[in-house]
Amino acid sequence: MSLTPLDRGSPMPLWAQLEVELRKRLEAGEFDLGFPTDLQLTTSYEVSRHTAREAVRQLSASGLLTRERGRGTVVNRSEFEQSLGALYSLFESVEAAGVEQASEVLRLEVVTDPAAAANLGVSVSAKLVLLERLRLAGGAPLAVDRAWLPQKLAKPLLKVDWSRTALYAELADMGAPVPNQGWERLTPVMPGAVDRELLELDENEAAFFLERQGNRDGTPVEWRTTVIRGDRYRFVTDWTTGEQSQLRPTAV
Amino acid sequence: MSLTPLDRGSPMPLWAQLEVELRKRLEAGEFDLGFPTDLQLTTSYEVSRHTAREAVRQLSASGLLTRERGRGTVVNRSEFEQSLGALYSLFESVEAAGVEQASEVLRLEVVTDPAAAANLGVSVSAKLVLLERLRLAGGAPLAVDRAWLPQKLAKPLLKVDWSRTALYAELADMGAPVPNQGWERLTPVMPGAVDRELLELDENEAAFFLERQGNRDGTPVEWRTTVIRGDRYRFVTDWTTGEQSQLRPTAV
DNA sequence: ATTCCGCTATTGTACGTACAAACGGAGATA
DNA sequence: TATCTCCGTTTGTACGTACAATAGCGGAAT
Repeated sequence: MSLTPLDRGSPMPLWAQLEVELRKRLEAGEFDLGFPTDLQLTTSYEVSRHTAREAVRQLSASGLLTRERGRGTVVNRSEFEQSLGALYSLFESVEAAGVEQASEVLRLEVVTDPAAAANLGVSVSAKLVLLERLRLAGGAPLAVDRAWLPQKLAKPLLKVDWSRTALYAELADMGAPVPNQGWERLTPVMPGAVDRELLELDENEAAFFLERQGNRDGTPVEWRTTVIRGDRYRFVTDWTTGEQSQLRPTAV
Repeated sequence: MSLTPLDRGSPMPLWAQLEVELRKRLEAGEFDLGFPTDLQLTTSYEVSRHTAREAVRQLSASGLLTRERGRGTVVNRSEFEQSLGALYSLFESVEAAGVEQASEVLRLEVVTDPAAAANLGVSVSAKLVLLERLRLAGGAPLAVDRAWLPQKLAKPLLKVDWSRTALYAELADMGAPVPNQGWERLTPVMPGAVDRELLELDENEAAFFLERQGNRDGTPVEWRTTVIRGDRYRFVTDWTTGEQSQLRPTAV
């Protein structure tokens, strides 16, 4: 075990060095069966408990760790979810609201799509797995979701039953790379005829259009577009309690 | 000066007691001409510097304070803005992006509006000040903004030049109550004919619809609706750097 | 077998000290 | 007058110590 020693001459604070060090080891999954205690950190890195705690404090402030008095420190496996913005996972938002939901798979096949490939940042002729789903909440249509993934990463996904599963959870379960970088963008749109029919929207009813591109350590993992009914799914910010802006479905 | 002493027998940590104490005094505006230094806190509250710093750390984590080495602690006057979600002020977002902007006042008058009154939570026959503005960024129309405020609060606003001023800043300047509670909601819409013309939108182009209701200590201050061009104003979340979801205008 | 007690491990709180780094103003200097 | 240097103030970092509070485990007592 070659612990990278901390550089006491560096202008970077010791605790900050320790933080990046621990963050690395966290992402490498070294602590999946247990995070070191304060005492272990002080001895293995030869810093004071104060310094070790400052590093750990930063990590737990980022949501990567949860500490509990008497119990110890547990690694937050949903590191990724935590670090994302409010728009993270449509599936999870709906689930969190307690609305019964399901997915109807419209397409699941290998395709070539120049537009999606460009957004993924891969060759325009690259083969992609396209997963197209109609999402239902409370029995009524909520969103149309289309995800393109590079074929080599997504091949095992072709056999999965998608009707009740979140994409990222499934990726994680089968060891496929889950995005830890990327961006997403939300715009209003007039849905096309196909989507309008799927979502059972009247003419002249607008919808949200959510685009997302996700990378894993720099390599593209998914490109996704989602058309969401605006009347049933709203972005609500309640700052009475000082809460963060949040995405949540309205009551049906 | 009767400093509320801290209760050392309480199960609540000393630093937490100190935090709420300082937060109270902050909101009362006691520190507008200077926040006490670590040393002053330790002596006046008779705690260690460690404890005082823990309290201050919490406050600055909430965005109420900004500390700087060598300089001291400054009160963040925009406490309100900080505590809000990402959608806070359209004006400020555009300004932050460095886009040249202006407002064209379409209406500024005293009205009665049952719908707005209901949303404000006041009598449906109450007189309200309606401020309707077309917001321009980079010379092109960006949004149509309509704000209703109770007449008694907003009377002096009738004389203000609104072409370049943010509503909240103006409220604060004249001592009128600035909201510290409320909620906002974002949905997609097909703009009506009037708004479509104002925003120079083609038919079938959707837009964001932002509603906001703001209170000051429980009493309603404003009800506001904003129709925003979706093609020029987008909600972008970039989590490459772990940044929060942010609202910012796209480059024109 | 079950309950209860107490021990240990671990994090939280709170105190202390010392020095480093950075800002800003006072005073010296050109 | 303008600029530079020095020094005090203030926050940041880092060390130390001690005890409290809590969770979980094992052993004792019923």
